[in-house]
Amino acid sequence: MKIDLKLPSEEEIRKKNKEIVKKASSPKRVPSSISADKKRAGIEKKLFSILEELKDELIDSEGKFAVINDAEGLRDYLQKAEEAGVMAIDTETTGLDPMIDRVVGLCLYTPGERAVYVSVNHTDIDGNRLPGQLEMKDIAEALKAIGKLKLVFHNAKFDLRMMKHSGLIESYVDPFWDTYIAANLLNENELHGLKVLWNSYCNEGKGKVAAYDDLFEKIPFNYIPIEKGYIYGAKDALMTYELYSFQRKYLDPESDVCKSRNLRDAALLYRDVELPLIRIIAEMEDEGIYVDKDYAEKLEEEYNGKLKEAQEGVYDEIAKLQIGELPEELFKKLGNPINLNSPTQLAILLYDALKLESPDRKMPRGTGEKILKHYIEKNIHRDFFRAIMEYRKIKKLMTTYITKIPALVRQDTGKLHYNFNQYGARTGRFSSKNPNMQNIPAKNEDIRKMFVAEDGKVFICADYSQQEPRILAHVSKDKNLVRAYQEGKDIYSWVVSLLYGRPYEECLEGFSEEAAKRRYMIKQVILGIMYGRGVASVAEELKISKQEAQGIIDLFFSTFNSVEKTIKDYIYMAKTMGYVSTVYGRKRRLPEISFSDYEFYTLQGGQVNPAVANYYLSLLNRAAWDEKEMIIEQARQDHKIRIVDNTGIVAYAKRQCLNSVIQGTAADITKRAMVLIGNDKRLKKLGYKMLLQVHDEIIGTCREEVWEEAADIIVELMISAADGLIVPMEVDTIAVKRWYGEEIERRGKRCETGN
DNA sequence: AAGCAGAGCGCG
DNA sequence: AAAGCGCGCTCTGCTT
Repeated sequence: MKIDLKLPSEEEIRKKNKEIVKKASSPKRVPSSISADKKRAGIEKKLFSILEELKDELIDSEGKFAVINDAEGLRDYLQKAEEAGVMAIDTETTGLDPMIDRVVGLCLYTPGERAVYVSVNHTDIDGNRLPGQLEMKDIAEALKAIGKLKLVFHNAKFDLRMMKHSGLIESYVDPFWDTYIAANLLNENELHGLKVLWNSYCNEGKGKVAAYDDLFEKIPFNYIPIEKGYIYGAKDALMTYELYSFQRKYLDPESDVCKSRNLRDAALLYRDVELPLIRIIAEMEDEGIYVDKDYAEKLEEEYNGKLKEAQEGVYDEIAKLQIGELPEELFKKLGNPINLNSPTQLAILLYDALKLESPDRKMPRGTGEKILKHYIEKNIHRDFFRAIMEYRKIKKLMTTYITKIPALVRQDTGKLHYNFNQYGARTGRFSSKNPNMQNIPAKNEDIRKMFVAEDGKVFICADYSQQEPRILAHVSKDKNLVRAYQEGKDIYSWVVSLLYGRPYEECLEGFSEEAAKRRYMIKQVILGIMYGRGVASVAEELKISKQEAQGIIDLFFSTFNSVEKTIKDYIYMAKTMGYVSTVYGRKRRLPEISFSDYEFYTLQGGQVNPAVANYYLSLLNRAAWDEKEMIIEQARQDHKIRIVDNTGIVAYAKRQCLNSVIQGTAADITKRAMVLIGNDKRLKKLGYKMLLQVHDEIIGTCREEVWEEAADIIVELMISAADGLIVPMEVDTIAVKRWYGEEIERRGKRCETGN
């Protein structure tokens, strides 16, 4: 029986969602009744002073900008843009969430015309839409021509989603250019804000352009009067176009500049992968994922109990400890009761009250997992440290996932709409936020079960099996590694077999305990090599001596010598060219690799006598690592010399060489697969929708009856995305009703599961 | 009240 | 010695 027939208005839902997101992102509560009036007064006051301050800033002295406030004007402008062939477009909005906020104005620029501003949703201080603006439907009508234009954006996904959710466009278009993505491809080592980039590359001494927050602080754009705001807005479109004009020569595969700078492959990657991905990711975020709220509530209750128990457990153990006397000031810093979430307070307990000594000289007052485990192994306050670890584990799950994720679910769609950043990592990898869907616990079954497929549908989880080690095999071209993959062997067992001269079958995980152990150790060594891990670190991980670790690594490199050579080649490439490239041409610039190990300055920053510098240089090169600090201090005392130690930075850059190529190539491949999947007609027909990307894994959803068919296509596409590799790729797929749920069997045979 | 760095920890 | 690569989130403790 329905009782409440009154549906919330769009405005109410918007408000409610905003509150939910705010609450979820900052636990601090603001009494809402008082805050509304206060906030309004605050905005009014701020706005007044800002506009006063910006009197000189927002003046269109050269008549470069204009406002469009009638439908015909907008149609004309778009017509001109169609003739010109390209148009920069940018939106001003009430905020940063496309599903909550709305477009306030459209900023357009096409060469040969003035940059223009179309006001869409400017309001008075009470939120009432101001008169004199185009009707929404007229703008939407005019924008139907948008498909015919080559559109240039700065972060197209944001503007496209904003326009769609504000009702300005019906469906997404592929951008012609995205200066944000292009900037990442051209230099991943800088900030990628429009103003910052424009200031660096397009500003010819015209004075710096300020970013939004510097001008308007936190005032939403709808409150900015149109007659001031239009200048800021229109300028954005102009700047976007000018940035595009600067960038295009580098990423046009036909241009000479592009070719001479070895950017041709990067340009193809940009055109054929990165740009087509934008619309696909926008659709993915719109789709979102369902969260089982009832289940989540039960989970929260359950874990609340566990958390309390764990907390009491810790306090019980603290009570049993023999705590020494503490100096007054330290005792003050210690809360009563001690805050278990505070590393500082915990450190006082460990290192001042209990007088322990950290096993890690780098972190003399650390309280991290490694240090705790060390004490547990040594049977020092074992139960106390175990209790702390247990508490932390539950606390983490609770705060980051169990309470947070249901709170982020939208009222209007009933789903969670995460945010993927297509160029989140400098290697080209994705990142995800609000929430981060790429670090949802994988071993803890409870949490992933919160995510459920729609009624009648299933999730298809498709992951590359050993994506990165296969790429290592490809880039090193190592005969043995390549052959192992071509013959479908278990790579780690195969390596063990070669290293120790034992039959392959006897090195498989299930053959013996010894085989399993060796396989595990080699797996860690290979992963370590891909991350540039050192001997000491491998030894620590495997709990063996440095000599033993060195032995295994030496054996690996002598048997698989092309791997060692590949590392050296990439380091050489980075040193001579300044960058390394992925298989598909994405670059990772590593200028730090060419830093001198040490720099010498006088205390005033001047030049140092070369003989003195050389004396200290040879001293430092011969020194053990714990002597360095002394030598540097001595130089300061005796010769008034400041020595900058860059060896750490250089070593870091060296480790990144191979890793960037492997991680970056993996990112390329997964992205290529996403484009193929997102554009596949057969999958579209089956109603398959992509939902998530977790680096080597693509998760989507479709009706249960067709999942095998969809999975077959996905496997085919994911494998073909790795075209050009000399090793085969393998993809495992499973279908589940919940993210971590019981697998749905394939008709006929049991489906394979990846590990 | 808001922003920031550091510690710690979740994932591939 | 930034001794293992790439991320984002939560919490503390401090600054503005």
